[in-house]
Formats: sequence, structure tokens, C-alpha cells
Amino acid sequence: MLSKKTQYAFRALAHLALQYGNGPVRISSISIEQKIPLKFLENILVELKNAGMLESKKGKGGGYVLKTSPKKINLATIIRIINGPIALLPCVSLNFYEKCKDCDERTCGMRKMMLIARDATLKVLEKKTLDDIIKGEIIQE
Amino acid sequence: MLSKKTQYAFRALAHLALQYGNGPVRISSISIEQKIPLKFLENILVELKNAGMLESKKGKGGGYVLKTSPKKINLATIIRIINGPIALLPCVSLNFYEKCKDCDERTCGMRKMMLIARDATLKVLEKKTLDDIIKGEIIQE
DNA sequence: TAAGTATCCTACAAAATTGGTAGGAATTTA
DNA sequence: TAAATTCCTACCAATTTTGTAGGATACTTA
Repeated sequence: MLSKKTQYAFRALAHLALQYGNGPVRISSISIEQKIPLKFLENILVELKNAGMLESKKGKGGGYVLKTSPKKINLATIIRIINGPIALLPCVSLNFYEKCKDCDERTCGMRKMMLIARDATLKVLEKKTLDDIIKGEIIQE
Repeated sequence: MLSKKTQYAFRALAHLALQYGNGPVRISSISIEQKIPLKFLENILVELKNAGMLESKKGKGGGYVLKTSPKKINLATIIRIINGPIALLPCVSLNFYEKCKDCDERTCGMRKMMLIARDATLKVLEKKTLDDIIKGEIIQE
């Protein structure tokens, strides 16, 4: 399951996606509108910035902006930055690979299954973007 | 990611799958051959038993046995017993559903994406079985 | 029925992770 | 220089994970 932190990250990014093109958005306004603890949100946004997903500006008129179009930011990338591996086992992770001990990868049956599961999940998460999320939000009258 | 406990469960179940039809297998022999801490393994096997996946017999000649054929035990079921939800968010979980606050499910774009991801993952995990795991283990000469 | 064998139950606890807070430093704008 | 805003370091409480300890319960055999 995604951590609460990751869910906050998604909400914050969706917020920024809706404001894309309108200049910097302050942490405090994201915090209030999305109901995310301010100081916790600070940490999250800095992480996303260090990972290259956001740009920031300090001082008056400052805030955060998506570095690229919401259409170019896929969900797998976001999850990897804040949550970590998407695969179910370290030994089948593309970005966080770790060998498991007491197991020969050539002969490990579990690994083979988890590879198939990972590919199925990734196919979705790498295709869907922030833009798909905000398009999914139906505006009520 | 799957917890270590879940990985132990898989190893123990694969072990039992290989012995399927040969009568009860003692915890201690699984513990030794699969290198799983004995007392921890006890807890895991009791959980699997209480969930209806295993049968046990006490006393001499006792041990654990798969209740049904390895072909009928799919990976999603195992994960749910020991690890919990497979979905990435509680609000898209079939077996561990929880409503998320501050979000209208009819209009939540993130939920829609996570539903698609869940379905893709489940399609694999519900189809693959313990038997697929042991068939995947190539015997070396 | 007694001894031996094996699972089952309850409780505890160390270590790691998660979720969050505090306070101030650095930078930008006016 | 003052105000606004992000950025950095450190800390901390709650929860989850990964076990361990010790004995109770049940079954088998003699």
C-alpha cells in the first residue's frame, strides 16, 4: 500500500497540475486546500524538487511549479520518489534492485511470478499520468 | 513490497507444495531447510491454518499439510492472508476496503487510476498458483 | 496411563518505519 | 532592511515488523 506521505504527494501534485501555467503556488495554500500538515508537506515537496519533478522560487511571489507538463509525469515515477519500489520483491525491482540471499535467481520460481506481476502493474503506472488524474476529476455543478 | 514474513510464508508453502501427497511436514524441518526462524515460522503457519489454507496434526508423525492442491492456491490469496491488501490504496481494495476521507469517490481521479492498476496486478496474482511457483524452480544437475 | 512429540497460545520486546513537529538558515522581492 | 517564502537539520511519538520465551494442548505409541 502507498504510504500516507505518498498520498499527500499525489494530492499536492494534482493540485499543482491544475495550476500548471499559472505561476508558483505556495506550500501554505496547498496545505490548506488539500488538508495536508504544513511542515510535512514541506518535506514532501523538497523531495519532489530534488528528484527533478518540481521547480521552486523563494520569497514573495514564490512557491512551487511542475517542471514539465502533467502529461509527461507518470504515476510510477511519483511512487518511486516518495514511496520506493513498485515491485513486490527487491529482487525483481528495476530501480531498487537487491539480491535476495538463499535463492538462485535462475531457478527461483517465486521470482518468475513476481516479475510477471511487476510488469503488469508497471504497464499501467508508467502509462497513466498526472494529467489522467486531473481529467478523472469530474467537476460537479 | 511484501514483508519478510510474507516471503517466509511463500517459501514454506512452496516447500509444502513439493511435499504435497507425502503426509504431514514438521515445522522444524521446514524451518531448517528453508532457513526460517522456527518460532516465527510457527506463527506464520498457524495464521495460514486459521485462514483455511493448511491442515495440521499434533503429536508424533504430525505437521502441516496443504488443504488443497497447489494448483488451487493462488498467490493473491496468500498475500492477503499474511501481507494484507494488494491494492495501492484502501479505497480501491476488494478485501480490505476503507473509505478515504476528504475525497468523493465518484469524482476522485487518483482512485480511478489505482483501480486500473489493481486490476492489472490482480489478474496476474489470482491466476498464478503455488504450482506455477514450484514448476518454475528448475532442477539443476 | 505415562512418555514423548509436535502444534498452539499468550505475552513480550527490540528494531525499523511512518508520520509529524520545531526552529531557524538561506534566498528573493519590494 | 523588512517581509515572505523555501530549505535544512534535528528530533520525536506512534505504529509496524521481526522476532523470542515459555508453557498449554493434543496426539501417538508403548
